[in-house]
Amino acid sequence: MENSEYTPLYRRIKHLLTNGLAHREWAPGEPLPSENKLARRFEVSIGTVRKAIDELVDERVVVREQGRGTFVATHNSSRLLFHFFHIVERGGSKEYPKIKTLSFRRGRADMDEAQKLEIAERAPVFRIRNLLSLCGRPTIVDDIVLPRSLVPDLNEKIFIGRDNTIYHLYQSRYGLNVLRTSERLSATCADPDVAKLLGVKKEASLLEINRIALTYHHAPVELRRSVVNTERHDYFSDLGKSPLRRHDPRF
Amino acid sequence: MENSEYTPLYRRIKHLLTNGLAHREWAPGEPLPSENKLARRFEVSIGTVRKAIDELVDERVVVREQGRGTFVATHNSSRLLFHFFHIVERGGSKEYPKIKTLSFRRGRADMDEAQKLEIAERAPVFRIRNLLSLCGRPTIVDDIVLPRSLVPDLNEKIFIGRDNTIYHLYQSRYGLNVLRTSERLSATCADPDVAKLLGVKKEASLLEINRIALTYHHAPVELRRSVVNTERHDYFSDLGKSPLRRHDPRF
DNA sequence: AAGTGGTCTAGACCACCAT
DNA sequence: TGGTGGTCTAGACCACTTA
Repeated sequence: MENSEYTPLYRRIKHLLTNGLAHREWAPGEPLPSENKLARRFEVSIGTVRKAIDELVDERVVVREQGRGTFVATHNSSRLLFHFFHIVERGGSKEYPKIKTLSFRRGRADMDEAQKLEIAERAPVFRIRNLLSLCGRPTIVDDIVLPRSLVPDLNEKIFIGRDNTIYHLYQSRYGLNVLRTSERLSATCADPDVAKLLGVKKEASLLEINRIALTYHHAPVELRRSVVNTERHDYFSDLGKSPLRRHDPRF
Repeated sequence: MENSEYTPLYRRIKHLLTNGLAHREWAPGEPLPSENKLARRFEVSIGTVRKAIDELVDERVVVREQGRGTFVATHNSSRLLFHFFHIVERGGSKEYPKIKTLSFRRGRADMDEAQKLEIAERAPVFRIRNLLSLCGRPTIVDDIVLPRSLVPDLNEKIFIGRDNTIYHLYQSRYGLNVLRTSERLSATCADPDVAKLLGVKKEASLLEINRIALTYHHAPVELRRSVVNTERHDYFSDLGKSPLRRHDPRF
């Protein structure tokens, strides 16, 4: 007899923790209860709690700090979640982009967008266009599609007046914690508008990135199409990964 | 006082296991000794051995099979290490490419190649060009640079006569186990040769992928430049990852 | 039935941080 | 000094494969 229904205890604990995070029982930046307290609360051993938290750490949902506690990951504190920006200078150095918002409009989701965002066709969305500069040169044009239902009171003033990253705004103001992105890359030709913004000639080769951003329980948050001038920059992808390990990772 | 020298026991065990793997004490496809035996051999508890193997599993160096044992990962068995091919049809389905070798030549590493492959400038290399077809259409041109010192007796007959993937050939014949790749993507224009091969017009926008393949202890194995026609295909990158977990990963 | 990996527990001790 | 996470141990029991 097969037992495909079985879920180990630590997975159920992880699920309970994820629910607590999704419902903001512990908000970004705040500490979770200590492993000891969680073990008593869920009536399991501390090792089982640790295994649940281990997976959340792998997924970058929480961050352990020895001697201090385990904290809900934030989108400001360090580039830890700056881990969502993959464009690097060909030389190698990573740089934080300067962002200029070119347009902020209200619109409706088309069929494809609705399907990807898991909302109704023609549901209200924001459409935002940003120009990102690296090394002082305009390099990326971002077109964002964001369901208005997720960010009810958002407006241009709030969006532009934010004092941090866009994902940090989603997180701090709307409790939307972007945890994961899925991206599809292709080569494209510059259309006249984009060519002008990036200072390249029409028909130049550009890199197109179609991203979907996801939060807890894999719920979609945002669609983003980025068009990148790769004359001086690359998209960097290090699969085989680096599961953020302590101590010397050469071993 | 800081203690930056400290390395936990399980990391040292992992290092010993990695050495055994690099020296083919256990060859690809073969089982490691059971966790029990390893614990006795290294005189540690089984939990410590498990933690060492856990990391090797995360890195896809070995594969656990409940009830059977822990096996050195291979490049044939299933698409597990087919996890190195990121081009997918825009529709979504993943397909194994048809490969045709266009040229197989001997040459010397230039400065840039030598630096990336960690070999001497002008060291002997193979230069191989392959044309990959998907959905019956030529879609990718691969240019491979491979140090001859790593694959001493390789020749065109062996290369073309292989009965499996290229990485499987490296692994089975030369003990070179490609574990990880690091890739940089950019947009490029088709040069006349490539345009002809891919059946696109000159100056068409194509996706360029520069990959370096690494083995144990991060030693470089191969350089590969892929040029992709992205009319019908995308490069798929799912960061947030999927650490190949057992049971229902929704939890 | 025997052997493997997978889960869960309980407890000791270490490293680090706050106070 | 007390509390936190990090490591290591020892042992029980479960799930799965092989024979």
